[in-house]
Amino acid sequence: MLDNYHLNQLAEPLLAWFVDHARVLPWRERPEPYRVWVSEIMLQQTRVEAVKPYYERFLKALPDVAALAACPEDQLMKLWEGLGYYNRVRNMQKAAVTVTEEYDGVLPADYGKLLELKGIGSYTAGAIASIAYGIPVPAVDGNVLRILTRVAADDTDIMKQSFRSAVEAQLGEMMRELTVPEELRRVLRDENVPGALNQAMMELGATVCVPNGAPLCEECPWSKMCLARAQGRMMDFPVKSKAKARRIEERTVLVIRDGEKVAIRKRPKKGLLAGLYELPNLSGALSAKEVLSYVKEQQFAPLRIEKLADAKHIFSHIEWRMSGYAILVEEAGFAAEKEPESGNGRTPEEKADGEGGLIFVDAWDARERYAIPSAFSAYAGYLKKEFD
DNA sequence: AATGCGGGGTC
DNA sequence: GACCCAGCATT
Repeated sequence: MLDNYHLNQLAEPLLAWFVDHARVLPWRERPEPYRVWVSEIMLQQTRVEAVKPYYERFLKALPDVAALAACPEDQLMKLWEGLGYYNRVRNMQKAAVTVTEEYDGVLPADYGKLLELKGIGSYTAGAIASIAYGIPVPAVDGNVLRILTRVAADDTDIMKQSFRSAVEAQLGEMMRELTVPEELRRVLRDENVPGALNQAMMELGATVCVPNGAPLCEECPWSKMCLARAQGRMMDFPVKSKAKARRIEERTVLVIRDGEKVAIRKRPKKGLLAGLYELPNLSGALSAKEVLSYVKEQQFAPLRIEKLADAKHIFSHIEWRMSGYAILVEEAGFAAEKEPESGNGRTPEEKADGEGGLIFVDAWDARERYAIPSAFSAYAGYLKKEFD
């Protein structure tokens, strides 16, 4: 794709632009390996603005690899709550254990070794290697694919894995051969050319050659050599095959309350929203009668049932259409674990873990301590709200 | 090569 | 509504 370009021709104006236009971002202040790692995992399929409020909080709670490796699961999920793609943080923790055991707690300064770590693919390995260690390897993300297909007016489908690999190979070779004038190199942070170049490409994609709407070509350091612009076809690139349509699922969400306690449960270890907590919910749009039948099956004595508003939640591949019921149940010493502190000393989390059973928790505690995904936000308000 | 995996923003 | 986002793991 870039056959007609020398990287110097692209890199010099881009780096010069980046020196003046780089956003001030928390993870850019001190590009240490662990800080870069955390930022890159958070930024996967997630916008900068969405990551900001999470980043400092996460770093403060888990300031180094050892702290991440040792963090209890529920606290980890709570720190990630709302960011989505929860396997990202599970895999990062697995990798932290590996880094602790095999690399003495320091991320390896080696692209291939980074790539072997859980949750680190070619993009993230390239980002860490280049930004934290100055290694000349590319970090090809959606931004990079967009700006390069536009500047070269390349109509290859960027969803094809083979294209991404080809771009990585081509960019990698060019980066290894790249030379940057001394005066330009000196003004880059740590004189790190590979790190600056990768970040500059992403910055250009995020702020100028934007993904939605028309690109701001007047501000672009590549405008004079951009083939898409020359052809007036900026919006024709990148070419991207359509994603499969999402399926629709009907669900019935229950707010089962007993005085000040509410029933939640832990989701399975694998699959959608793995390991997070949720309000009990069932497949289908159930009637009040069917809900009462379920509640009784769970060994509760329902006193009152109230229909709640419908709600919708859109995942990338599923749409939940939810109907809700609030059920007041009689206090009883049987059924779900009502008294976490009593009994054999296991916490409700341990009892819930893997068993899929309901646990009764203090209604206020529920949102404070348990990671509950935003799919349930329409009903999370009922965790605190009283029945008239 | 295709699919599962979140949540929020923009147009 | 549709599209997109500093992707990766699994099959």
